[in-house]
Amino acid sequence: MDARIGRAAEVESRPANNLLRRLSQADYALLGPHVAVEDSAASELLYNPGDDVQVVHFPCGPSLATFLVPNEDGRDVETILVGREGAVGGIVSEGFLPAYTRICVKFGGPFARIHVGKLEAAKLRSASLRNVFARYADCLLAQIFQSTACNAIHSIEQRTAKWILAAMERTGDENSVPLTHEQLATLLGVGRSYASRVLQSFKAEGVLDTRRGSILVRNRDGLRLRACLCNDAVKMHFEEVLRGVYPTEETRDAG
Amino acid sequence: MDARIGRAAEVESRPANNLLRRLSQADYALLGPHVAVEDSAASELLYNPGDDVQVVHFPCGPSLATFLVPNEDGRDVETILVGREGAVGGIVSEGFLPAYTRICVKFGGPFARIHVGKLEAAKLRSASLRNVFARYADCLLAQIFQSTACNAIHSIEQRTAKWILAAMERTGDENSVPLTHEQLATLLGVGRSYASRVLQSFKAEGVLDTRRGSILVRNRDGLRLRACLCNDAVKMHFEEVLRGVYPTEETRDAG
DNA sequence: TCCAGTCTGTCCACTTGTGCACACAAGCGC
DNA sequence: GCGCTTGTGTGCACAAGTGGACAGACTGGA
Repeated sequence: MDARIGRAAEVESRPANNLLRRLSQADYALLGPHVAVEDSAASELLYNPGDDVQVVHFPCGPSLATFLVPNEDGRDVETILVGREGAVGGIVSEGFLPAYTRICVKFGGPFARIHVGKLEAAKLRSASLRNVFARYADCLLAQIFQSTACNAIHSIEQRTAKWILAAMERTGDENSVPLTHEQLATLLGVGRSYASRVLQSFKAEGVLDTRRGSILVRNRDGLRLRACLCNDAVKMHFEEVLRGVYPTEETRDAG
Repeated sequence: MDARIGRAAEVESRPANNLLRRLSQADYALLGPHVAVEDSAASELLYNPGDDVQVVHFPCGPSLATFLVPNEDGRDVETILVGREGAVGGIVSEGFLPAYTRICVKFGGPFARIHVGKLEAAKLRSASLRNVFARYADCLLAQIFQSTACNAIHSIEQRTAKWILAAMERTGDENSVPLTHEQLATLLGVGRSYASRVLQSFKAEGVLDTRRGSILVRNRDGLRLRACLCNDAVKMHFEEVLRGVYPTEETRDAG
């Protein structure tokens, strides 16, 4: 049998997570036996602040996780999205530490999970595996840095457009995002009425349409035009550091 | 000779960086021979985006580094401060990757430096050394997460107060911060005239005084009252994860 | 000691975003 | 097909922050 076909078949059997799929066959062999895929529903909390981090969660397919920072008001602030391009839990800390943020399932679906101890053990046995995760940790960091800057200087309008595009890139849904105005407002950290107004202005310009509980994108390029460039900056870093992991049409279709 | 005195003498001879001082004698012995301390002046750039990360810089004493995210306008946005509690360069990525942010010396002074390859080699030889750096990486991440949330929801007034307090904590200067209004405005990502106005209002309330090129703090508790709680949240995480590294009166006096 | 360059305080018109209120629309269970 | 709950569109008064302008005040260097 052709070795390349063998590898392709092997890759196909992996969970639909680009980070896991990027691993060499040998590296994945170290993790595979310990990976379990299970669904989580939207709003499920993977971690709360202070929780002992013991499991790494890899969003598969259209699943999406988000990091929430608790606030003195009790209102959590959403920071970054993680989809099939990455993983959450112990990526930087290497686990066994109290979580700083809350981690929440934003869009439900399958997650591949592995105990952080198993992952760390595998990292000690393979320099290339260690390298892939260090590279992803760097990309995660880049994402948060960009988000900090974005929150400091970009308008709600730009950030709204950015968020919708980022969510669509990760889920693979080409024209809709399941989100109420209230949820959108909360995740941007703004008032609901203003979020409605921004959507209304996009609607008036023919960029999108609104349905009860979801946003339908009519003109993706129009949306891109109205978004800040933060997504692109992060995507470029992913490409430079972990080519092929950031979700695009091709990498999504494979899943 | 009393072993404890011996160790104390050993610790005293290390650079005035709390992260390095926290290491066990055995762990520091792995790094010490490769550490060089050298001064950097304010505004010196340690990294630019895209630079190959090869050196880890540990601010010592009153030195302060900051991460800047470039922006489409050419205006950089300042994100987080790193002082004697930490280090910059390859902490998360483990080096040999292109830098995502610019890293700039905010307040000049001594920095201990080590080649990232030497540090990584030492981490492979010592689990406890690896653990300290993983813990610090987690704290750094917490800092950025908090900063993202802070930029999303806190007022300029709160962030101004927060920034001044954070800078003072790290430098050890009890009542002044060398900063022009212009610089303060830039680092907050706001207009200069508004920054002046905020300082003016603090001045009117007796919290601080302004001098050409520096801010004199008159009432630190008043400033704390006007700041958001972001610093404290991060400090608590440091205490939980890396007790004694975050600068306080005691840990500063030792240096 | 004076000049030039920088920093500071303040004014103003304007945009962005807040927070509350209220009417109406959509969807779900029954 | 009726209500109830939740989500949406919009009006309004207000607060926060922008960006340009300009006069005056420091400060270092010639």
